[in-house]
Amino acid sequence: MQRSDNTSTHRIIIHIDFDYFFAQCEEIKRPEIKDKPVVVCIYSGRTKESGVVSTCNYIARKYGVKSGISIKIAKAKLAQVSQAVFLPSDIKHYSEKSDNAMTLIRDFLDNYSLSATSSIVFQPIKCVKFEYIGLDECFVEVTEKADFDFAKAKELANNLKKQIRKETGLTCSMGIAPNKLIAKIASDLQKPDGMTIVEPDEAKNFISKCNVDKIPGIGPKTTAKLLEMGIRTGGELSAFGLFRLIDAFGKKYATYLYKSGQGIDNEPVKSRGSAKQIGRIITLKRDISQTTSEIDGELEYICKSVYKMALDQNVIFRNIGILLILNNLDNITRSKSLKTHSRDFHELYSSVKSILNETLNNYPNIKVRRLGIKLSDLKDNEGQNTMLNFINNNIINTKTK
DNA sequence: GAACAGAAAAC
DNA sequence: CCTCCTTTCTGTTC
Repeated sequence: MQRSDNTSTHRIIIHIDFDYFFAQCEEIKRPEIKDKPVVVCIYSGRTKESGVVSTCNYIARKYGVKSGISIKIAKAKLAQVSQAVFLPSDIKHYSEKSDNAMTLIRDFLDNYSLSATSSIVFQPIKCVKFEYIGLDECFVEVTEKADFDFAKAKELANNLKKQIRKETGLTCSMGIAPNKLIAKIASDLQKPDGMTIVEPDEAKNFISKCNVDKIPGIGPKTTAKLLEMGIRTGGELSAFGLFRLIDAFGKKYATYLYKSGQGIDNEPVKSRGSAKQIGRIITLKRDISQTTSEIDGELEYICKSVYKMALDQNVIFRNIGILLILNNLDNITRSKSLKTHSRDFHELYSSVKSILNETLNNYPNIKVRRLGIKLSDLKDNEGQNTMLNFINNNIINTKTK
């Protein structure tokens, strides 16, 4: 598939997805739970058991436990299983584990030489592109590393998999394909510890048989809408025709859908830029309707927590917003821009308070269940004022015990 | 073109 | 009766 002028006719992209990540981290940390159902929970703090399942291992999945269901229901499903393990999520630990694995992936690829060529010239090609998606997920492009050859990419991927397993204990699932769209769908097909390869000439056929809800960017709403239009698969999606899709979805999204249905995706694997917004959301102990001193503590807590994130990432902010999730699960967002970028905690805190007050006054009848704040329009803090950061950080740390 | 709100998606 | 974090897009208004 390589042309004589040395330009490629295709890319080779691997999507790497660590299996049942949070729960697997816990299994590695304490091997004695490995053959029991393991459920990692996010406790909301509202009542003792309120919250949802974040991730669970495959043993727990056999009993119908899965991400997103309430802890209460998960416990009911595992009621007969005396050995079931419920753990609070330890994001810090998972982040470290993720960092290690991601670093390992980069290093491995930077130094990787195919056995066939390495004995002749040892010259690692530093041409691997890496894209971080989330704690448990990334893309890498290995087109040149694998010499445009999917068989070589498969060998590389298997070596990488072994290495990840050896160094971190983690298993992962991989999809190897000519673009990110198909690589991502493919990695999900054989789990856990699986590998699925879709070569360029299979791409169109592969996607034509996929259900539309497997396509990234198509969620529940769009799936339902497509179903009403009689579209269930990628093939039916592109057969529907670009123009009629535009009528239903607008030009931009329709074009994405139409191309996806044919397995076409030219998005490059690119390293992630800095965050565009940072935020935090909490569940209140009790629903509130008016501003009451009852939530002062919580308000201060999330403001500090988000402010600390800004300090950690060394950014200053101009836009400050709140998010209210009501007892009926409707959301309201309100935000305001400051005159200039700020790095001042009290400006943040008083802005949040005034936006919140104003909003609650405008909706006297709502019941707020969860409260979030976010900072956006972020800017790099130019590096200076490190001392001031230090002092601010200390204020935050000492105030929040 | 900026500012803001909301929807949708994915994690 | 149910978490949390972030991105991107769209529509509206000024």
